[in-house]
Amino acid sequence: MCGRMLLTTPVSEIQRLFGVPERPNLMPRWNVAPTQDIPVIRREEEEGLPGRHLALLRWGLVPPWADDPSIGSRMINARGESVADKPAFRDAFRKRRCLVPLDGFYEWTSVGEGAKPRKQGHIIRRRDRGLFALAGLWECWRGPKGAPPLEPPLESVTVVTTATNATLSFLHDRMPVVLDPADWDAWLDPATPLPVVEGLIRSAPEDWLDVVPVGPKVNSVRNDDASCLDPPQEVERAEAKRKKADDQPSLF
DNA sequence: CCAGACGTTGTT
DNA sequence: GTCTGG
DNA sequence: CCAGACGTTGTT
DNA sequence: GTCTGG
Repeated sequence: MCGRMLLTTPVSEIQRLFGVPERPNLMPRWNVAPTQDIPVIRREEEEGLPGRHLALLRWGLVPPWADDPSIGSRMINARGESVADKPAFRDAFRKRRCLVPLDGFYEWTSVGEGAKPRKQGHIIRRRDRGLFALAGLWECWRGPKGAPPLEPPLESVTVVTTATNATLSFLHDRMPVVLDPADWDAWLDPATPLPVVEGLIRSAPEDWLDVVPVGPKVNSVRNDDASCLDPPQEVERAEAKRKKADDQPSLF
């Protein structure tokens, strides 16, 4: 779950909503895939920079001890129930939490049986279609041990998951952790007591998000334009039919 | 002790 | 079937 | 997450 | 780097 994202809000709006000084050039994205760079909001006290900052990190966390960064493509999510203990995530959970801003994420269902089940995509967004933030963890990889340190190091990010909610349960039994804006500071602050942080890992209230089916374009990462949100053929046909019926002059 | 894994999802 | 790349 | 590759040798 | 399995 949560393996593809929508991020079309202009960077100026991200800058304003999260209160960051950076404003890199970000193209609108309808189909953000793992291994690609995504903007995150984080604290950078260790670099001596107070406050929140926006940085571009690779989606798919590469732990510092990795010999090969390709492990990141299997670390796109981190189970919230175990992030505090798992060697791959524990340090990041304690000291490197971040926000992942987005306009929506995609989930799929398998339709049909046998040899070729069809993949039916869905876009999950806020009901008001506004920007929101997922709970993320980030790490820094300086290359395989024994080799000279990579310059610059590879910074990467993963999205924390939790149990699904009533809105999304027909899609999956897991969902990403959607943070209430009131909790953004607590999630980002490395000084927040861990029990408090763990308390933020919970499924979203069911009235925050909704689900709309989309056509097959989003299935392929090669497609990254507004047509990824086009309705599937069935919905489009039903819509055309309804419209046609509406256009008919009333019989009465 | 050393060697080898270290992760998630979905599906069976 | 399983892994990798995007 | 899905799509697409999954291998070697030799030659260009 | 740290934990698990043998």
